[in-house]
Amino acid sequence: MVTLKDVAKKAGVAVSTASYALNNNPKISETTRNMVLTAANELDYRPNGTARNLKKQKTETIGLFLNDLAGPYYSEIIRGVQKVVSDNEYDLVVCSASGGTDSTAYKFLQERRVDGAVILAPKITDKEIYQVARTQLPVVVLDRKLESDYIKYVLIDNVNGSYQAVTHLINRGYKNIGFLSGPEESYDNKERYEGFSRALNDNNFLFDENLLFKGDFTEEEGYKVISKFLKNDISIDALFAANDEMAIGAIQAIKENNYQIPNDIAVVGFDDIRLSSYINPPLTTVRHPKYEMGTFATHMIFQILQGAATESIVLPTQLINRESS
Amino acid sequence: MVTLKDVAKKAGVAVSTASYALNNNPKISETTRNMVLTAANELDYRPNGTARNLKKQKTETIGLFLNDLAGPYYSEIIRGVQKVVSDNEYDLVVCSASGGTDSTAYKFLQERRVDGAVILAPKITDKEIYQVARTQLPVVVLDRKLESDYIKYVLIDNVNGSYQAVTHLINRGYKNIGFLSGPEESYDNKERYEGFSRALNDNNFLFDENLLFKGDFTEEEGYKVISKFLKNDISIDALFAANDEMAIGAIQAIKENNYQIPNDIAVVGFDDIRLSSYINPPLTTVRHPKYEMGTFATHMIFQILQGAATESIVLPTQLINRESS
DNA sequence: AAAATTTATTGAAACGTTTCACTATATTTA
DNA sequence: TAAATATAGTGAAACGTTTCAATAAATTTT
Repeated sequence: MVTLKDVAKKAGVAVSTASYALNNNPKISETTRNMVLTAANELDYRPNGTARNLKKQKTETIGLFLNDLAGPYYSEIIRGVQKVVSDNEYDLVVCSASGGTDSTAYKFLQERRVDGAVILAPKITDKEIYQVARTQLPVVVLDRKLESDYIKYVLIDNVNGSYQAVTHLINRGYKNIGFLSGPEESYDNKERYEGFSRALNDNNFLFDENLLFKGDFTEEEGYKVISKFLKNDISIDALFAANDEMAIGAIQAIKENNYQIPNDIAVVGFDDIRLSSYINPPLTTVRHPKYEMGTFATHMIFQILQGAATESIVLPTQLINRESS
Repeated sequence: MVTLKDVAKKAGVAVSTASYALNNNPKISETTRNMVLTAANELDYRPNGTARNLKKQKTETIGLFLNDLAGPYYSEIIRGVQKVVSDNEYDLVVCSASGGTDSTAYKFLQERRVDGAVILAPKITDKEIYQVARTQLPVVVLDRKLESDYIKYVLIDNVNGSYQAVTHLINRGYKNIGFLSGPEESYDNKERYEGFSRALNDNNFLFDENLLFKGDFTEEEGYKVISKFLKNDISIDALFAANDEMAIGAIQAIKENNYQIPNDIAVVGFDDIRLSSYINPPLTTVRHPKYEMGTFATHMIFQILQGAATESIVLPTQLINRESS
C-alpha cells in the first residue's frame, strides 16, 4: 500500500509538503508541486479516505437510512436526496436499517461514519435518533414527527390526503367504505386512518369496526385479507387502502371474486407508486411529492451543517383520479 | 465528543485497558471491565468507526455501486447482496456511480472506504476497475466480462436468453421481427443483439436493417421510437426489445396506434421486471435470477477476502410466456 | 547594509482507535 | 522458599492523513 510517506520520499520532500502539494495549497511552488505529482503518479498513489476523515473529523458523506433498500416506494426519494447531496459535492451512502441495533444504519450513525442522516426507517427508535443527533450529525426524519435543534422532519399531509380520498368516495355515492390498514404502530398508517375517520365523521357516517382490515403495507397481505373477507361477505362498496401496494393486492382479490371495479367495489390507494397507473383498472390514489421530500430533507441537513436555521415542513398531497373509483 | 481517553480517565485505567474491556478481551478482569463499562455508559461513549477502520486497516463494509440508485431493475440484486453481506456480519453501502471520476463510487473505491465491491455501473471504466482491485479490495462485476485475480464476474446468459425469445417468436409464425435496441455500447445490449441475430440466422431469416430501432433502455425512448415508426410503416409483426422498460413503452405506442397485441404485433422483452406481469397485455419476457446474481457476487467477494478460490459464472435465463406473444 | 517582510518548506502533533511488548502482582510448582 | 508461570494491566507505537508553528531562504523596505 503506497502512502503519502512513500510519495514524499520519492519526491524528496517532507510529508507535509507532499500533502500540501496534492491538495493544491498555494504555498507550494510550481516546481515542487510537479515533483510530488509525478511521484504520486509513478507510484500510483491513492489517498486513504479513512485517514483523511479521521484527521478532518468529517466524512463529507450523508447517509440515507431505509428500512428496506429495495422498496420501489423509495426510488424518487433517493433521487431527490442524491440530487442535493451531489450539488453540495458530498457523497451519499444508502444503508439498510433492518436488523435493529446491529444494522448498518445504526452502526454508521453511532460511529460517525456520516456527517448527516436522512432517516426513513421506523425500526430506528426515537430514542436512538435523539442520542446521535448533534451539530456534526444533523438528522432529518421522514417517517415521524420528531424535532429538536438538530432533528427536523419532512412529512406529507397524510391526514388531509386521506380525508380527501375518502370524501371523494363519499361524494361519488359510496356508502360502506372499508379501511385496509398498515401496521398499527406505523406513523403514516395512524395518520391515514385519522383522515379516514374524520372524513366519515364530517359526513355523519359511522364506521363499522368489521370493515377495518389489518394489513402490513404489502401487496400480498392486502390480497390475503381482502380475499378472505370476500369469501363470506360483501358488505362493502368501497375500500380505502393505506397504501398502493395493499390496494393492488386488494384489486387482485376483488377481480378474482368476480366483482367489478369500480361498479361493485371502488378502490383508492395512497402513495401513487409507479405500478398504480399501469394496473387494470388504473388506481385512484393520493400522490405526494416524493422527490421533493428527498430534496427538502437533504437541503435541511446542509442548512444545519452550515449553522443556518431551518424549519420542519409538511408537504401537500394530491388526489389522482383514475378508474378504480 | 467523548473518546476512549475520557472513558479511561473516568474509569481510572489506561486507554489500552479501556479498549480491551470494551472489546471483551479476556485479559481484563470482571471488575475493571465493569468499571469501564459504567464509565462508558455514563459518558455516553460511542466508538469512532473511522479511527477503528484506520487502525485495523479494514472497514468490514462492502460497496454496491450502481449507475442509478433508484432503478427498479436493481431491487432484487440489492436484496441478494444485502443478504450475504449481513450473513457475514459486514455492512453494505449502496452508492451511485453517476458523475464519473467524482462520483461517490469512484471515490469510495479509490479511497479504500470499502473492503469489497459489487459493480453494476457501466460508467466505471474497465481501466478504473483494474486499478483498484486487489487482495484487500476484491471486485465482482455484473455488467461486463472482466477478470483477473481479484476481479470476477457474474453474468446472465444474454445470448441464449434472447436466442430463445426470438426462436419462440419464429415458432409462433412471426415473420418480420424488429429489434428494439439499448445503447450500442452496452454489454448486455450487444449480447442480446447477438442472440437475436443468431436465432434469425439459424432459421434462415435475413434481417432487414430498417427494423433495427435504436433506444436507450428507457420506457420513454421505446415509446417514442416505435410511435414514430408506426406512423409511416407497419412492416413488422413482432418486436423483440432488449429490455422490458422499452418493451412497455413500445406496447403503449402500439396500442395507441390501434394495433392488437399479439395479433397484429407481438412483443417480447427482457429482464422480467415487476411491472411486466401487471401491464396489459402481460409481457412475454426473459427472466433472469437477479437475487442470485446478488448473492453469488457477494459470496465471491468474501471468498476472495478469505483467500479462497472462486470462479466467475454465467447464470441461465428462462423464457416467461405471457400474453403479448 | 541592516531590518522587515514574504515565500517555500519542514518537523511534529494530532485525529481516536488497536495491539504489541512489557511490567508488576498473584499464583502455582518444585 | 525460590523459581516458574499465569494473570491483569500499562505505555507507547502505529494506522495515514492534515495542519499548526517554526525555520530557512529569498525578497523587499528603510
